[in-house]
Amino acid sequence: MRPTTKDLAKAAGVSLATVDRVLNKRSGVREETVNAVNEAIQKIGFVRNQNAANLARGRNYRFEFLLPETGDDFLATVIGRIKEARTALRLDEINVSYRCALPNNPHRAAEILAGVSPEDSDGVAIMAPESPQLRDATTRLVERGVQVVHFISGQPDLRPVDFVGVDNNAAGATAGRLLGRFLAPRTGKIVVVSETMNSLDSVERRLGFDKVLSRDFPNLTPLPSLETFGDPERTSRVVRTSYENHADIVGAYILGSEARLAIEAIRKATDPALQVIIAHERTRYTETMLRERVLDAVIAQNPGHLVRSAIRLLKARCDQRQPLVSQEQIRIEILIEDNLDLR
Amino acid sequence: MRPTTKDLAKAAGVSLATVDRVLNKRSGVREETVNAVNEAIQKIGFVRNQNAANLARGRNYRFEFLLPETGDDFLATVIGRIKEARTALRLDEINVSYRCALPNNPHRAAEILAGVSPEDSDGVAIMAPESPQLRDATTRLVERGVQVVHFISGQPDLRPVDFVGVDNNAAGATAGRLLGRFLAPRTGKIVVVSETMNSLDSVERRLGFDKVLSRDFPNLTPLPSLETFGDPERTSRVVRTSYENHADIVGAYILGSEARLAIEAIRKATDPALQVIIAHERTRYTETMLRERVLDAVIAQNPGHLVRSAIRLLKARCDQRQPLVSQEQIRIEILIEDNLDLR
DNA sequence: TATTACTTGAGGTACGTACATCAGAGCAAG
DNA sequence: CTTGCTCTGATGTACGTACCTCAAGTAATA
Repeated sequence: MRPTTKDLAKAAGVSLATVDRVLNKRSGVREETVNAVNEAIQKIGFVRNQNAANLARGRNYRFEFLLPETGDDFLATVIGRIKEARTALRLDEINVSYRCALPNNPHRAAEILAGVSPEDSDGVAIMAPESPQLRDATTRLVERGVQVVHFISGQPDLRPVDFVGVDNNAAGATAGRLLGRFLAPRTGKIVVVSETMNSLDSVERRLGFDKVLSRDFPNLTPLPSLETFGDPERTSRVVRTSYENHADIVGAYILGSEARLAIEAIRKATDPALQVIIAHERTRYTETMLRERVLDAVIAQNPGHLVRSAIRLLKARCDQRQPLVSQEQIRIEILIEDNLDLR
Repeated sequence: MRPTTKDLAKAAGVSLATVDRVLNKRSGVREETVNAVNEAIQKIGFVRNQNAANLARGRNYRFEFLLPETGDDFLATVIGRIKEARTALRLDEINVSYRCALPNNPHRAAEILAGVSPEDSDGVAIMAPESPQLRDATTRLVERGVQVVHFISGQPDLRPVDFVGVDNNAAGATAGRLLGRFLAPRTGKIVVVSETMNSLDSVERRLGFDKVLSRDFPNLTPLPSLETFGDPERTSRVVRTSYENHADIVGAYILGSEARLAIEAIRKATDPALQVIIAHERTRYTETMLRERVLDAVIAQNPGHLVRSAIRLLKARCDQRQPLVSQEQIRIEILIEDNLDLR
């Protein structure tokens, strides 16, 4: 059997009350005694039964996803998974909620974060582009005792806050290699379309993409990134101009998580069957495009996994437990028409 | 707050004792009263607090993985993940164990299953090729009150036993399409190597592979499957003979989860850099081969996910809960050198 | 020495559920 | 009316932990 607090009390030679004081960091215990208890914890391998503790405490976890104010199909999918997790986890006394509240403006986004208090939330998952303002706001949030993970976009290596998402550099490299291999041995230019290049995510993808192309596929020349800014007409125009100016465009890489605008512009400008086109994120739209062979591959991250991983990390932090690292690594998925359907 | 058994008693107009009798299916309650309680459960949306119940009952779950007697690198990886899950889940009173016990012979494997009793195990995950003997043994296991899932290999649509693994037909199709696209526009023959074609898994992969090639890549002709039977010399010989007999072999598809023998044979017979080679399952060996560009892609299923999914399904069955379907779908992963490293 | 502060132990109640025991109600058969 | 049976309620203990109160101990200070 697993040792209980009683066993611990016996092993440490103190009473249950003292064990309780130490475990829950209450005051009024000599340092010496604290050490004795901690040593006993090591010695007998005591681990608190979190379920029993939560039961006694009547605890429930409140986790909130702070998402961008406006979003695309991918965000909608993420929200769907959040709702799913919400219903599934209610039985475990975990309340999951979300708010599409974060504006693009980093100052105003930071203000939203400033409004989050440990009274309302045990932890938040923040989906927002990296910025100094957000970084500061995050630090203050953590100081106030709210657990934080950065979600999908943001700074990967900003400890002690965890990052849930993929390495965008590697994602871009993956896209680059597939494009190169699908196109070989053809020669030509590659259109690169992004919603905006103002986000670190896009920049990193582009860097990874370019690196692979320049090193391993010198026959392919990526053009400067076209930005859509979410505007259909602008997108149509810049994409058409590109195809008009370069007769030897053989493929396209769509950087952002909103592929629709770019793809529709490309379809208007040229015959997609003669191009190799790669986009990011699985949505109903990209699925359809894969099936219709407009898209040749989609580089994706699993939204359900992202959501559950964020929640597990937040809970692990609340419980002061180590998460199972291998479970929380988000994979860069490659989707083609044949591995789209799940059993 | 979630309704408790007390709330349920009040709502049903009975005592706590009666509620307990109904919930735990004890005898001595009029059918009428049972119905009244069940209606109240629906009405107030009562769901048993499984943690509290387990605490009171002193319950712990015992799940066992029944694996093949002998195995390859992939099986070793799976075992590693089982051990990982074992340590992680001990805190949740879930005891995970494994036994490399199932021989190839279906009769003897069935005997092993016959030896599993609900006294020792709450649930087992069985990794064994589909056979009538095993199917019967599984049915009897379930009747004895042991939860069962089929693990990685076996029959996908054999209800009410769950299957944890990928659709091998789709996995083969995925391999076929990648091979075809990586090779385009070349023309030639494809070597197909398998450990044995006696397993349904291999057959299904081959079917999916052939279907894609014949429909979408008529320029590529897959050769009849070569079987290694785990014998290095035999493998060397048959592969070399293939390459000698067919000057126009441009690629290879390695069906099984043990790629080493086939790859080494191919390296001896020809220059792998001029071939497109696709194999299954991520192991340290296939990772290395991807990095060295001997392999062009690996079709894989995530062993950690497989293991955890099997455990979650078994636990859900024990608790008579519905699992979260979207979480338990095992994806067909495509690995290339760029999406190999995880953050 | 008396007073005070700090440390510790002993014991209780609670969380939501399981499980056991006993008492009483209702009812039918003798 | 008694006996025996079935159904139900009341009550208690337990699981492992949290949190509270009170008493008693020790040591330092006035």
